[in-house]
Amino acid sequence: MTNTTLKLLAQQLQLSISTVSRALKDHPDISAATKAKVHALANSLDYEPNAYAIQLRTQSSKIFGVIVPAISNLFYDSFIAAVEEESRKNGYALMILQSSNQPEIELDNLKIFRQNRVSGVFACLSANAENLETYQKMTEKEIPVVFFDIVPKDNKFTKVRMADERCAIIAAEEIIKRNAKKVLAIFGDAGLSISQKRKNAFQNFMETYAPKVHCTYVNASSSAEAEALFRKQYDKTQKPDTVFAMTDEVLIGVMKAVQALEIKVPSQLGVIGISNGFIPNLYHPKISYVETSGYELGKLAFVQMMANMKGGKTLTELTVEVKFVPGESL
Amino acid sequence: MTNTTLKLLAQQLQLSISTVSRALKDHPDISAATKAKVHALANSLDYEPNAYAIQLRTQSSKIFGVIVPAISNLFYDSFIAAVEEESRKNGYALMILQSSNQPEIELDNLKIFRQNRVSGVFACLSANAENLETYQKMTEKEIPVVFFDIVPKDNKFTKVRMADERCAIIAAEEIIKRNAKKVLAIFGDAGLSISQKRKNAFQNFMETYAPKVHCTYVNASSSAEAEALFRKQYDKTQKPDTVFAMTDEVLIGVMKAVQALEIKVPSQLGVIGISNGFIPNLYHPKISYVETSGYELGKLAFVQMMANMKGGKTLTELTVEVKFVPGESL
DNA sequence: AATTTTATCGCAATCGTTTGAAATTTTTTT
DNA sequence: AAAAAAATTTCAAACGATTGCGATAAAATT
Repeated sequence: MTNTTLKLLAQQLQLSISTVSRALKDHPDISAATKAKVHALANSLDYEPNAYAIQLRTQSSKIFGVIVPAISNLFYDSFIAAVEEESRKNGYALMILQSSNQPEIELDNLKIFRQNRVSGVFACLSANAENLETYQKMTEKEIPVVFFDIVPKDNKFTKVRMADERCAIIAAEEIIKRNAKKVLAIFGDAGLSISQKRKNAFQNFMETYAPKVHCTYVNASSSAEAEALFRKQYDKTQKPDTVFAMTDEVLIGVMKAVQALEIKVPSQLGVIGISNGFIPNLYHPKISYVETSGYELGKLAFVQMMANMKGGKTLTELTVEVKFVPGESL
Repeated sequence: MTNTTLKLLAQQLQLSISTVSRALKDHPDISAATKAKVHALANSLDYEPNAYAIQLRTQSSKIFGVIVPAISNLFYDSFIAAVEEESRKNGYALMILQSSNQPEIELDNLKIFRQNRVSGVFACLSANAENLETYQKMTEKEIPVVFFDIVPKDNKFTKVRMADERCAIIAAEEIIKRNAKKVLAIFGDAGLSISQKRKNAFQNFMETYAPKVHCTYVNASSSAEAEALFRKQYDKTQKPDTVFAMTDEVLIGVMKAVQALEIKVPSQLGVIGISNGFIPNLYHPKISYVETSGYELGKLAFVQMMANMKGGKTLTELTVEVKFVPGESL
């Protein structure tokens, strides 16, 4: 079954290809009668314009590339969902690839994007990679790149991210409000800059505004590690009365221990996390958390992308607002 | 910054476009010396073949379309991850769109796929839609469609899905093994055929092999509803000793109630679910579940797609195996 | 030395669409 | 009725790559 083309329509209607093309897009040059005929035949023959031909001719694809470490991730998927939604509204489609945190795959994927001449790329750096050179080249070739979540330090790139420091500070505020005496703060992988930032902000705030509160700071790069760390700390005679989980991963680990040890929340232990809300609401009582919405971030990223495409370079770093969502765990 | 093209390379090297093209793909007609020169320049100029031109010329895109109700879904994201992985290995990229369970959006998305002349489509029907006509047209135009998870009844389509009945039966077997006396079985949305299937299979099995076990069957279309239903049942004097949760959503609701009521698992209540494993492992003790792997399904779907593309029509319905994963909740 | 092979390379059409400019037809103006 | 203006349609050149076939040059065969 061969596809319907402009040529075919033109032949059947005894018209030129250009007339058919213009008729299909309501060009004022074409008479109403002709337009009607063309549309009629196009419909009955299920004409679908060939996106490749268009893109080749117009040198602009209606496709954005998205690259994330993993699609199956509570945070990224809502980001992707938001970007997809906005893209669709604006006539764009999404090409989504995952790097699996492997630099080579990330490069492969970027190559695919370039070969498909995507109009722009939304990128979350893979943990290990430092291949900014490739991204640099893309922006030079007028392919805007909007980084999100895990972004390069270099500020010649456009980035959107959560207000990481604010997250940590809001959590610290709430902890202080609740009169915590002994806090266990568990952060993510020590290698990630986001962990550093949040830890510094948190620690700084606590030391400034509540110097008497005893805080223990640790890092966990997995759920299991977080669980083990928590158990170890909770084994001591001087048990923490409050625990702060920087990520969902950490929270999951903590809550496993909490359930296993049958610790009463919030009476024996206050719990607060940073999350998009899905995990905290899985438990009873609901865990209080500082909300970081991948969805909101996606919306923001899209706006940035559009701005980038129109008005030259907007080399800014935008952050999306965060807010405290009270549960019953603190 | 203009993109590097074959023409540009040809000009700079004083060669014809065809020679450059052939050199780049190691055509035997071209001398080693020429090949070397061409490759050298292509590298230094960051030549990337224009995918549109290739696809236009060769009439074949290296892109698959994927359409799901929502990307941010514990099940679909692992399916997508698997398909993406296989696609990348085979030189394909993925175009992913979500229907949000809205038929119009689903149609829009299919149009985008057609316009991009995707090589094939992986589709999960949106709950409400019955637009099989469009899918029918696609298969007629030689665009293979592989349905997954929520598939059409019509068996002229290629579909892969979980062994739904088997899931329910395995769960029933385990429940019987554990000598349950009173079972509360909570299924998903009554409108979905998958709920029907699982319910029928479960009920059938129980009545045949354990007629003395008292079973209560209910449907819940949300987490909150499942929680409410469970609480209501657990309020009775004759409490269930075992609960079966057909979906993660149901399980989440049940577990909220379990935590709130401080029910001891498994001593006071046995719990078993059907899941890909993420949610069941969030709790302590770990919930036992029948594993339905979106990942495995994705792999299977991909194999089917490739088969479909090569050897004409393979109108089969394949199911992926499921297995019981013991936790400590039953 | 003339002829045939073989190794290299170029020509030109093609994929389906867009678009400036020219050509044609129709309508309006003088 | 002739000329000018407006409306409608067509021509033809792109966009960037692929590929069958023909052309040229070098090597091998008589």
